[in-house]
Amino acid sequence: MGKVNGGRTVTLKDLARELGIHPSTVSRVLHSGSDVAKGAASQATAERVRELARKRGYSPDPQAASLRTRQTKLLGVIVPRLSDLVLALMYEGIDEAAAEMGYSAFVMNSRDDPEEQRRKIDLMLARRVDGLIIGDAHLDGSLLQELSARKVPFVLMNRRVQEYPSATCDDVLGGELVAEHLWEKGHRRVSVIAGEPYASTAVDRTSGFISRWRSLGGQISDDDVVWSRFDTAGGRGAAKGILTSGKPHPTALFAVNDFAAIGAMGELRSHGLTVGQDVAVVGYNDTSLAAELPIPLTSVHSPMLDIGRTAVHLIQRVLRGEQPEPAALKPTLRVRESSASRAPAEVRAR
Amino acid sequence: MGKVNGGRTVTLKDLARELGIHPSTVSRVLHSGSDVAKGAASQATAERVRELARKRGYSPDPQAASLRTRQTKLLGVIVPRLSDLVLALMYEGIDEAAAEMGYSAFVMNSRDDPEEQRRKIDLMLARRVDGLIIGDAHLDGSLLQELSARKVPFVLMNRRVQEYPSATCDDVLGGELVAEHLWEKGHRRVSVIAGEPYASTAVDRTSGFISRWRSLGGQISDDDVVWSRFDTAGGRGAAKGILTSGKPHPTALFAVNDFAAIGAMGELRSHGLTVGQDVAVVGYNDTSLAAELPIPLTSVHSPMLDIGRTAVHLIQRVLRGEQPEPAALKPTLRVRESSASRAPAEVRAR
DNA sequence: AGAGCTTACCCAATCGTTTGGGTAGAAGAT
DNA sequence: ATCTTCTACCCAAACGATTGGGTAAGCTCT
Repeated sequence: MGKVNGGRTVTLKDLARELGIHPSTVSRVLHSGSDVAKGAASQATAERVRELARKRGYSPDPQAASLRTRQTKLLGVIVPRLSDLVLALMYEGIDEAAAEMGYSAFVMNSRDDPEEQRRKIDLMLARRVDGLIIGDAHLDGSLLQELSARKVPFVLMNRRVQEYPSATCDDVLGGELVAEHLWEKGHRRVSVIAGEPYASTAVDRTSGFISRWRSLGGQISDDDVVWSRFDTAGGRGAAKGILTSGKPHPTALFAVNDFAAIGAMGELRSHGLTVGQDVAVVGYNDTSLAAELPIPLTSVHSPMLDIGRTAVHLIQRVLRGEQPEPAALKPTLRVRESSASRAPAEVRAR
Repeated sequence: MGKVNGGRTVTLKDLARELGIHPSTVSRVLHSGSDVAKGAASQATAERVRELARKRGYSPDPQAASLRTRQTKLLGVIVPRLSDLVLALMYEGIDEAAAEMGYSAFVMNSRDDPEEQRRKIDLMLARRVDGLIIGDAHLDGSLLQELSARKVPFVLMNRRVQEYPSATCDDVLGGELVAEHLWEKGHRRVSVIAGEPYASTAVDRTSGFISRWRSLGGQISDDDVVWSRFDTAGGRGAAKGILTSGKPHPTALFAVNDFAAIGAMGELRSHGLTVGQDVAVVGYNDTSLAAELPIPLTSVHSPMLDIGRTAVHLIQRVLRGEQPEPAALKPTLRVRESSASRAPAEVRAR
C-alpha cells in the first residue's frame, strides 16, 4: 500500500529537500512519464528522484494539483437510482474506464425527479467535477439545454435525447428483435409494457417493436401499449390492466425492462396463466436474474458495462472540445423458456 | 442552479474586492453559520456579504479549502459490487447521510478480491478521503489490521469483523427468526444455503439459525449446510447439491440471501418440486424482488438504507477520535407464500 | 484623562503543485 | 575569440480558502 497516512504525508518539497534540488524539478520529473520533459533534469537526477519517490511512497495531493491546474480529474455521474441493476452495471463500467484514465467518479441518485436532478448536478458542480455523465435524462426537460448554455461538459448515458452526445443501447433495434422473435413464434396478439414515456429507452424499445411488428404484417393498437414504472410493481400493475381489460388476453407480452417483466410474470401466474405456455414474456437488459428465474426469461441483452465505458470515452472527447456523435451499442436477443415455445394453437388457428 | 460555470468562477477575493473589504472577512462571514463568529464583522457587513455571495452565486472551491484545512470532506466506500442490490441500497443510505453532513462519497467495487480491495483502498487514500466505509470486509484478512496500524479512519458496513466499528444487520437474530418460523410451520428436515464463509453475514445468519434450531429441539448436521456464492447461480448450485445428495429432500430451505434463494427456487422447480408446497424457501434481505416474484418469497427484512446511514454516523465519530461500538440493526421476518403453509404431512407424521 | 475592553476589521502566511521564465556553465559553431 | 545553443537546473508566482495574530477607533469606567 502506498503512503503512510499516520505520520506526515510526503510532499514534493520533502523529496526536493532530501535530494538537494528544487521542488519544481522534482515535479517535472515525476510529472512527465518516462521522458525527461524539456530537459528538466539529467537522466541520473531523474532516476534518483523516481527512486526516492518510490521509497518514500510519495503520492501527489490531488487537491493541490487541481487547485493549480483547474482540473479535478473527477467525473460526476447521475442516475435515477443505483439500486437499479442496469445503472449499477453501467456504473461499474464507468468506474473501470475512469480509473484507467486517471479519473475518479462520483455517483448520485436523482430518483428521476427533476428537482433532485438539479440539486445533484449542483452538488457535483460545487465539487468541481470536470464533467458529468447523466444517466437520467428526460426527453422533455429543459435541464440539458441549460447545461449546454452554461457550457458544462456532459454526456448522456443509457437514455438519449436529441443529438446530445450519448452512450446507449440501440433500443430501436432491440425492440425490433423482439418483434421478429414473437412473430416467428406465431404470436399475433401482443401487448407491450412500455415503461416511462419520458425515457428514451422506453420510447425507443416500444417504437422499434411496433414499427417492426407492423412491417411484418402484425396488428397492434394504442390500447395494447401500457406505460408503467420500470420496476416489478409497475410491471405487475400493467399486466393486471392488460388481463382485466375485457379483451381476450394477449399470447405474448413484451416488457421493456426485466423487472417489469418479472412483475408481469407474477401477475400472469395469479391469473392462472403459465408463462411460456399460455403467454410468452420477453424482457429487456438481460439482467443476471433473467436466466436464473424459475421460468428463465427471454430478454434483450444490452452491453451495459460497455455503455458505461463508452460514456467515459465520450466525456473525455467532450472535455477535449470535440462534439462526439451519439453512440448506440448493439443488443442481442437471448431466447429462453419464457418465450421459447410456439404460440398457443387456438390463437394461431384464429 | 448555483454558479455560472461558463465565465469565470467567483472567488472569495472577487467578493471582497467588490465589497471593499478583506477576503478573510468574507471567509469568516460565510464560514460561520448565521452567528457572526468572534465578531468578525458587523451585522450590516455580514448581511451585505451574504447578499452578494448569493447574487453572484458564489460556491467555495472545495479543493482550495481542503488544501488548507487538511480535510477533503470525502468518504471512500468499498463494496464487493455495486450491482449487488443490497450494497447499492446501503450506498443510497450513505449518499444521503453524507450529503446531509456536507460530505461526498466515492464508491468502488472490489469484487471481494483481496488484491482489488487493496488497490481500491490505495486509490481512495490517494484521493485523500477523510475516511473509509468498508463493505467487503473478510473475516480472515489482515487488511483491517494494517489500516488500523496506519491509523486510517474506517468503519465496516454490512459485514462485521471482531470489534472493529461496524454498521450491520443483526444477522444472528435474523437467522434465529427464520429458525423459529420454520419450526413453527412444522418443518423438521431443513437445509441452509449458507453463502461465503469469509463473510460475517453468511456465518452469522447460519449460526443464528442453527443454534436456535437446536435449542428448539431440531436436528441439523454439517451436511445440511452448504456454502455457496451469494448470487442466483450459487443458490442454484447449492440447491442442486442438496437435492441430489441421495437423502430425502428437506422440506425447507433457508438461503442467507434473496438471490441465492431465487436460484434455489429455480432449481427446485427443475426437480418438479413446488416452492411453498413441497418445499418452503426463505431468503434474506427482503430485496424489492422478493415480494414480487411469481411465488412471493419469505425473507428477513434488513434495514439497508439505515445501515448505510449508520455507517456514515459511525465514521463521523471515528473522525472525531471516538471508538464507537459496532451497531447491529434489528431485522424482521416477512412471511410470504414461499413458506406460508404448513410442512408437508408425510414429514410431520414421520 | 487614562486604562481597559469591544468592535470590526486587516495582514500575511500557509496548504502542495504547477509552470512561465530565468541563468550559469559547458559545448559547439564560425 | 566570440557568439550561439544546449543542458540542467532554480525562482517565484500563482491557484482559492483559512486562520492566528494584529490594530485603530470608539466606548466604558473610575
